Amino acid sequence: MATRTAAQRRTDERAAYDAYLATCPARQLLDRISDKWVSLVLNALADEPLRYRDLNRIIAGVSQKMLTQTLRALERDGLLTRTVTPSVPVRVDYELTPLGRSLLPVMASIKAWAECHIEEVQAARGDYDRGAAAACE
Amino acid sequence: MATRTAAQRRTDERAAYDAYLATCPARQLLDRISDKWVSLVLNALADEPLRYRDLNRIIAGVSQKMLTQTLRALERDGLLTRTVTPSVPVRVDYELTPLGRSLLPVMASIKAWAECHIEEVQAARGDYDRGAAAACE
DNA sequence: CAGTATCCCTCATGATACTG
DNA sequence: CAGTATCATGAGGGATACTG
Repeated sequence: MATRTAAQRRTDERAAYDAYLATCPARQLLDRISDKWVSLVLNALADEPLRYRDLNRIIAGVSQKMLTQTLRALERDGLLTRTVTPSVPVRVDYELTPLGRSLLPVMASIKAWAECHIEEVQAARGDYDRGAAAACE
Repeated sequence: MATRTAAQRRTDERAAYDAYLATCPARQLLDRISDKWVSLVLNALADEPLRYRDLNRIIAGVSQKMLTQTLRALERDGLLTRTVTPSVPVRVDYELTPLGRSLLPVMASIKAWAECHIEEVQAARGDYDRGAAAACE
């Protein structure tokens, strides 16, 4: 087993994890990162570390609970670091790790796609609701 | 107002949609596509149209309800088409639209990222749960 | 400032049974 | 085959109040 090259090992690992399988850890990871708060937090941290209050301000509508919960999960998963500066008052900074940064392009793409294609989607919804089937006749 | 060029209008529209704003339609679209079933369905349809039962088989663990619900939402949003062949028994095929296909690279990236980085994430979780702070001392 | 703790409720999801 | 209908469960998430 130890005779496999790194490349071979990586190939094996790719095959070993299949997000289509409900029991696969990769599926659970997919579930976790397929979360609106995750994409918003990672996008917010794209350019620079941010303090808790900054994140709370940038991501409009997020509750303290969900923001804290999301940040803790991302910290545990190794996607960002949490740095406490014991001043008065306390200061806490969040910053992406290299692992988190590797996910950033994907998260940025999702957000960009949503912003760029919302009008097409809204038009499609209009057609659908007005009865696209009848119109095709 | 009508004197703006198409390019200007598009620029304005880009600025007008900001997924960070809770009230923005783009935010709601982001919420919708940030869904594990959406990413799995779109990935499954990447190469070819599929029948309902094929999707149900490929995406292990999805319930009839969630699969149908997800497919309907994606159809309404114009990301895929639903084609009924009135044979006996009925045959229904799902196929990505160009709009759905434009989202495909992103969805494929998410799934690939989860499968490729799950081990790093699991390692990070282990460190976190064992008390990474203590270990750094 | 940056949380934690608590209550509460809606909605998302799964399981099951039925149908054109 | 490809759904729809119904019920049951609990996790997601908001509001509020409190704390180091």
